[in-house]
Amino acid sequence: MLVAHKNGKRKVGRFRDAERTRERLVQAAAREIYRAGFQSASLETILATTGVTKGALYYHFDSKEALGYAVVDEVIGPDVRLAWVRPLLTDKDPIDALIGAVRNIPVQPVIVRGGCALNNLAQEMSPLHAGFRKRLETAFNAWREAVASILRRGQAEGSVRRDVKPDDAAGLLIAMVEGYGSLAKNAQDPKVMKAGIRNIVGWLESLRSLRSLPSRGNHKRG
Amino acid sequence: MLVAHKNGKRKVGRFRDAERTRERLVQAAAREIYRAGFQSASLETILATTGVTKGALYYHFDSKEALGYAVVDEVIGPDVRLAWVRPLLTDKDPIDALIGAVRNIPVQPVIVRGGCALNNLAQEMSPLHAGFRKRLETAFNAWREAVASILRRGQAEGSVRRDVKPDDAAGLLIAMVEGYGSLAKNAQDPKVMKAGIRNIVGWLESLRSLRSLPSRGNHKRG
DNA sequence: CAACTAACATACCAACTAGTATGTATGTTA
DNA sequence: TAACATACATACTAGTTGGTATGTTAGTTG
Repeated sequence: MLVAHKNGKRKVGRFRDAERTRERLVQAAAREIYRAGFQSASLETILATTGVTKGALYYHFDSKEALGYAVVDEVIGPDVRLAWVRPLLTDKDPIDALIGAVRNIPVQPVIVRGGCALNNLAQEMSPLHAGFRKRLETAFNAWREAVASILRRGQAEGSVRRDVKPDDAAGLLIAMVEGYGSLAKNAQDPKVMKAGIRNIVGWLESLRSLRSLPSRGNHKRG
Repeated sequence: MLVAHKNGKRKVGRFRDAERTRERLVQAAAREIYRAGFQSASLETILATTGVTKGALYYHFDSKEALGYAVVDEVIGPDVRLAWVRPLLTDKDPIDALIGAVRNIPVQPVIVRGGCALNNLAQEMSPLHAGFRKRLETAFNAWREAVASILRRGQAEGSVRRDVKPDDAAGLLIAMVEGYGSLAKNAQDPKVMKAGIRNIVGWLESLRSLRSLPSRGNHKRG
């Protein structure tokens, strides 16, 4: 009654907020999929960890697949944009910005051991399921385009070498990041990732134009 | 009777050769694990494709895990050595040898779409199962050591830049290879892998010492 | 020939899977 | 207040999973 049309929500219902239930399911599914992969992720586990019942789950999602799509669209995709797209929408020196993003790669043991959620799911599902593949490809493309775009700006401004092909370099950067992520995940050791970050940063430094090099001595660390 | 102690085999048995049955299981398991991952690989599928029965499977292997170990030790490990260790045990110029190995990465659609068997399994199992992780790490280490070793020789001979750290460069090479493999698998497109190979080759060229560059104009292709 | 073993084959099982059918409490709406 | 929709809860099912218990047969060995 009193709560009827409070706070813009159209949806009404029972005692608890339905949006919250859905969101909790998506978050729990993201964790379980991250842990075990999509195929091995158990709905029962997701329900047990959330306390949500199967009826509620299938009220919000048509299938396990639909829940997986929500994880990609609402968790993994946004996370990629947060780590690799937004930080590159900046006025800073392009190479500095890229180095910053690379240095921002998480190296906490629990994350290194679990790997990159985007890569994990892409590796598992791309050959098996076109729906997942396309959604994940969208995230990869946004990532690559963000990197390529800032490299193009660097070339226009003269701080990035002319012989660098932005699209190729962007792909190579992503390959390095995901590749080192794989090695570190296999080793289960943050040191591997830290060494990888140093090497990637070294490679990024090599993309600076010769003109831009002498004028700037204030790189955070070689 | 006649066949009693023919050809060094000690094991005897029924009408069919038991070693063959075991080998067929391992090969079929390798294919099924490559297709679906270890957790989702179905023993029933493996049995169906081989025509072997469950009794025979559990005569040769104690568990699904034991069958998986056999796949790593007898298929994936040897394949890595064949592609990345043996070709680098050569007298050829180190960078040329590495470029040759990179150019030898398979780019057939079916393989690009399926990805690297070593990486697939490592990604899936490393955080979940220490037994798999260690066995796969052995393969990665052999790979990295083979690359680092030939780079060290290159430095000793003067054809590889002094400032290259062989272990770091070897890790970076593997990260690039696996990273591009991941991107190509997600894209399900051999063109991505081919572009990756070109970029990796370009990076390898950059490892040549300045001394060695002018004297050699006979690289296969830039 | 008899005892024995390697190499299976068949039938079965408990646990778990995604998914469904049905019931129900709570709030809105006419 | 009666009809109705939302947002669940409970109980169930058919199928699949890895694994096991128990036969069976061909070939070796004494």
